[in-house]
Amino acid sequence: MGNTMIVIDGNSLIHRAFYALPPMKKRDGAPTNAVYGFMTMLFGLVDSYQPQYMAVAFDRREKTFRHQMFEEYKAGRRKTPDELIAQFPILKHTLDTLGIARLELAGYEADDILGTLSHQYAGEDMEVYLVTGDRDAFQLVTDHARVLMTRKGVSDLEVFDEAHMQEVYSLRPGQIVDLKSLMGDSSDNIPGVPGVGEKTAVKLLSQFGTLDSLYSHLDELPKNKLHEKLELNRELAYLSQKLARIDQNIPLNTKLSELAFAGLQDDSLRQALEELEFTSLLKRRSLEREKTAAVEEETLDDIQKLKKKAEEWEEASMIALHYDGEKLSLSLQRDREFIVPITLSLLGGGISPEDVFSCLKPLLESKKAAKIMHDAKAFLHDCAKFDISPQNIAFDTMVAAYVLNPTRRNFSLEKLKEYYGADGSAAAVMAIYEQQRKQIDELQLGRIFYDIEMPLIGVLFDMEQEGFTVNLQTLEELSARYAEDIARITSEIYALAGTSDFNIASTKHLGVILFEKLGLPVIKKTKTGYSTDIEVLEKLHDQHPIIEKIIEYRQLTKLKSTYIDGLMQTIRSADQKVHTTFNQVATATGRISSTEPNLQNIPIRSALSAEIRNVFIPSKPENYIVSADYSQIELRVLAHISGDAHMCDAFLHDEDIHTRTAAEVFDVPPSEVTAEMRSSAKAVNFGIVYGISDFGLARNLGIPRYKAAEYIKKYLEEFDGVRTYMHTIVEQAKQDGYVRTLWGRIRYIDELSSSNYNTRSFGERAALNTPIQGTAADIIKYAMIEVPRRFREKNLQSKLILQVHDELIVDAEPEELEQVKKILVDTMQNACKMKVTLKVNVSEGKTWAEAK
DNA sequence: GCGATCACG
DNA sequence: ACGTACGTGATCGCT
Repeated sequence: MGNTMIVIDGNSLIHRAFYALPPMKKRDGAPTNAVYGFMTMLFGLVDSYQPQYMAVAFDRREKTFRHQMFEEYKAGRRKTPDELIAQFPILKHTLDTLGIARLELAGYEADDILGTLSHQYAGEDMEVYLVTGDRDAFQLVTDHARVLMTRKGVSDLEVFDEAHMQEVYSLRPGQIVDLKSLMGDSSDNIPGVPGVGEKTAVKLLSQFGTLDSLYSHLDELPKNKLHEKLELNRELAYLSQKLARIDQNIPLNTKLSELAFAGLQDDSLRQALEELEFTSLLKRRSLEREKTAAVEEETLDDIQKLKKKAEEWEEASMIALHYDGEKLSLSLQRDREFIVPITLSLLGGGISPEDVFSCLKPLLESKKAAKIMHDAKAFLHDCAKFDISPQNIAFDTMVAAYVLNPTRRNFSLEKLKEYYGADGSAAAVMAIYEQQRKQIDELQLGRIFYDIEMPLIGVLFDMEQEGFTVNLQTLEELSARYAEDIARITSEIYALAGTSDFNIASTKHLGVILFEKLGLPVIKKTKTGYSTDIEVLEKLHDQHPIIEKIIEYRQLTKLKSTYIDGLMQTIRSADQKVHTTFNQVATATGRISSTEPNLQNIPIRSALSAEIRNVFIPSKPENYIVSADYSQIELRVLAHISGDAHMCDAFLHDEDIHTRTAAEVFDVPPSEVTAEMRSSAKAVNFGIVYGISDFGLARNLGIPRYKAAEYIKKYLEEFDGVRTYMHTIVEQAKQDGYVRTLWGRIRYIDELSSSNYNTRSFGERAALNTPIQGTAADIIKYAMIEVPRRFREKNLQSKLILQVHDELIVDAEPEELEQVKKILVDTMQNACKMKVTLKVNVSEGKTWAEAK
């Protein structure tokens, strides 16, 4: 009984489809035409051949690729558009979902994989079909291997066996390589014999059979121009032959079982098409979710009815809830929901918010029913107004969407409803939950989602609720004083400029004054004009006394507008505290962010910063601000992930890592490392974590590029494990399209497959940095969950109030101070077992400035 | 709404 | 040949 195997040239098909099909309407991050074309082609193939084995091959031949790009660039041809390149990771992900093997091998093209597989498996008991748009593949045709060539678009395939080739090209498969040797192929960078085109090449081959035979019988040809060209370009012809021949024996260690294909399963196909938002394909394959029984809706606008229902729901094991300010919606199953309209004015219908919330209080506070919600933290704030503290919040669809893909822009329920094809309100939350739960399992994101992000929601809520007390009076004094200072400097600047007819805060005006009126040299430009940033000003510092004043002006206005006046506006009058909002779904790496006010960028580096930090005080006069921060957490994470022996060694001996780095980079014993050397080494270490370049390091240190390159070279010689890590993580990321942290948090990096050098380089640096920054984020998040848990366990009243990426801030009761410090250090240090130890520094003070 | 700038890790 | 460190948010001026 014969089997069938289909092997598809992924690169060739995507290219074909992209250029053949009209562009699709752009959607947020969604694939466009090429993946669509690919999928329709795939369906056609599976339906007509019903293969038992299937694989899609991709190019992994960087040098050739770059070379081609360069050639195209020189020839002034358009570069491959980014939208095309962006389709590869999407396609790869879809293939994974569909259970179709995808193959790639560093150093080889998809062609070679097609060749090797057909060579390996085509035979009596296996018919192999090679799907491509590249006519090179004709050389692979045998009795049991056929080529399916795309024609007009991609879903229309022409089957080539030996007979059909003879019919169309009058050539045997074996002659294809020789054909290319003669005629060349510009798209593949095969030169061929200049002046010989397809017609001539076919004629020569039908006369002589092979290239070898042609050259050994060259004298049989009339001594004309053609003869001369062939004679002259013999070497080029043979080089072309080499280039045109597909390698059928590449070291592809794939077992036949890995290529097994069980057909398109409804479940995975539906998931794939939904992710792609290909609704028309869903429809065509009759895979639409049963939206037929659209969400059944029951309105509960009577308080007695609501009360009765709420009692029933208390017995449920799971309930989805959604509150949008106008109505509260509840659902036990994805096709049915209850809507409680909420009165916003005396005139409107519905039930007052007080009544609704008090009716639902027992349900919300019951530990029995697991609550499924979208943005649970916001709901916790709503409940807090009614003195309700919901329990057993088991799943947050907003946070789940973030964990599944942190680079999404929009996590609104509306967007998720579109994405998951869900309807209604709480019913939609329920439907989305059912799908996300599976996705989290499949992508092995359970640890991050259930053990970190879900418990973190309540911790962040508590921190937001608690707030950070600020000294309003001091802020007012600072505001007045800074206003005077700014006024003084403003007039000094006007005097030095010789005019007061410009706005110092306007970079446009300032540029005119500095570079036109005062004639200072232009250091760099922005898109819109002269750059006047701090880097430029520092370079101009010695050239004019106005520069120093501008730097001072900038600093003072920044501090005043953002950190004094800005902060003052966010103070809640009820408690004289600032209550930041933590955004749990903001960053690509897993960090949290802080807004209104942002308490994660309060000044600390400058001389004046202590004045600002002194404004932040404990909630009671007798309390302390305790700050505990990780020492070098990112470098320690790097040491662990890379396993670099020297770096691990340095940390295990608790050496100063920057001094150690300096000793290696500058080739001196650690005892002879100067402050300046250490500071340069510090910049090198930062650079390593960010994905270093000699240019970047040179700019940062203000040294020549060659010197920076030397530093990096010396660094990587000593820390060889880091070099290996940098290389392997990027390779891995390019294969997978994503990177993960130590605990499995995922980040897809589409930029890695870009044809644009800058875009791709950015992707490489992100691939390198994300596991480091993200692992550090995972670790401190774990500590954030554990610290308040231990406070509760010991019945402590001290409160965790802030996180600043590698630092936790606690408002501590005086009698709990020592316990608090101990819990902080112990929890943070032991949050993650690694090859190196984590180190934590802790200190306290009567203000945030003193806790250092 | 966006670019430039600058505050933080 | 290409331009360059990773991750954020707030404020200002300007279109």
